Amino acid sequence: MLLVVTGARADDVTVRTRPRRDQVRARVLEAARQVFAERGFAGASTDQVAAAAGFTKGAVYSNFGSKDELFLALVEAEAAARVDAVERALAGTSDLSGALAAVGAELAARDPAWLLLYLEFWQRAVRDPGVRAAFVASRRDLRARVAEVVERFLGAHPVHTGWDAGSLTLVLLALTNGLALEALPDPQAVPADVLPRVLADLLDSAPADR
Amino acid sequence: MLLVVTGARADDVTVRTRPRRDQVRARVLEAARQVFAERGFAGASTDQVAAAAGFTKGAVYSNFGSKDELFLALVEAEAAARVDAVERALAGTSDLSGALAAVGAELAARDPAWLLLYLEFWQRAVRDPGVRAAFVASRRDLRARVAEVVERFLGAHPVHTGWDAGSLTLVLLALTNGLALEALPDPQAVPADVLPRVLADLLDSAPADR
DNA sequence: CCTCCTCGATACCGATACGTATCCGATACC
DNA sequence: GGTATCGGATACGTATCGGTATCGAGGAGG
Repeated sequence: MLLVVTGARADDVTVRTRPRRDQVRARVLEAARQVFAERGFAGASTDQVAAAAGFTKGAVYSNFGSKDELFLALVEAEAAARVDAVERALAGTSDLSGALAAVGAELAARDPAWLLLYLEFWQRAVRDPGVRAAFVASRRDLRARVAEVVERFLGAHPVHTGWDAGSLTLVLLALTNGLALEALPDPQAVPADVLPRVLADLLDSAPADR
Repeated sequence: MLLVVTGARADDVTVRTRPRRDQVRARVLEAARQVFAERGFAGASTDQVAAAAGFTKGAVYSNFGSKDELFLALVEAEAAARVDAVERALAGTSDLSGALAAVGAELAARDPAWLLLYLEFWQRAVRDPGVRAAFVASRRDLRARVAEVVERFLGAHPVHTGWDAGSLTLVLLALTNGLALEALPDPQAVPADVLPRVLADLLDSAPADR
């Protein structure tokens, strides 16, 4: 059914009738991402995930030990992908508002399905102590990376604020998620300029030059 | 198994062997609140809800048409209870920081299970357009009630700010939820004074007397 | 005290879930 | 090119789900 061209050399046109194992795994993970976001973890079945990936349940259980194991693998892959995305978005920027907006956009709202999926992780972490440890570690890592960038900006730019980088990062993340929480079911409830206005206020909260 | 004393007068000690219908309904709702928060809507079964209430599934389906109907009845009851709680918390206060703190405390974090349950509602609203309408209406009502109180404070207190009551309410709600989202799996990640500090900054954002 | 009727308990059904045993075709190696 | 192995497809087993039909206890009215 699916034909994939492979081979050691680019002009080797050996016709494969079966995708490679790592490709199967990647496609199952991507399908799980979509299906879990769409229907929730408990509401989605492994059959649905397999079908969305173009396989059957056998392929899922050949690559993952259980539905939970699939979920945890998805968590790790997503966390890694998001950290990468944040760092990439912040790599080349050097102006404050642009960078903060880029981080905010990168951290939420960009993909509506993301918040659904993230909250699925979050719920599992709150309910299952085993999952919680991994979640908290990953979340702290994310906050630390963002805080590092914020710190750099606070040092490099002429803003005088009473806020330290860590607290500012926390507010940024919380506000982004909180606003997305209001906006996703009711988009017109959240004006686009609320987040930058709050940030502007916070960065002018101490004896400033302006 | 369960004995309840009833009667038209207080000293009527007729021994009932069966709770009244509205009592059954109330106990099922309370059980649903706990079980849905603990295991999620899809992860909880009607049998578990019934058992937690001290009944069997027959009692649930005798009082609610379906699992979805039970869920929606729970949503309405919770929303009404929360609106009442907010209004009660704000009824007698007249100082700004105290009232905002009271609202914030009332809106989240008070009951850890609440955020779980609220997000369950939220997920359903995002995924199901039918549920979304009711959710959005209830949420707008809550925002409007809080905004009314905020408005009253902005008029009565000597704070000069560039913020209107509606936007300020939105930020308050978003920040409260966003911070709770970080705090619930990792309590030490959120210092207690972050929320009041942000609010203080926002209320000093325009030409102020201080 | 007796009878009617409400309503929760019980038993059950079809659907569907996760997980597994087995099969068989493609791949890779000799 | 023959062959052993890998891995996804197929079929099934067992459990549990939401929902329903029926039963029978118990409360209220006469």
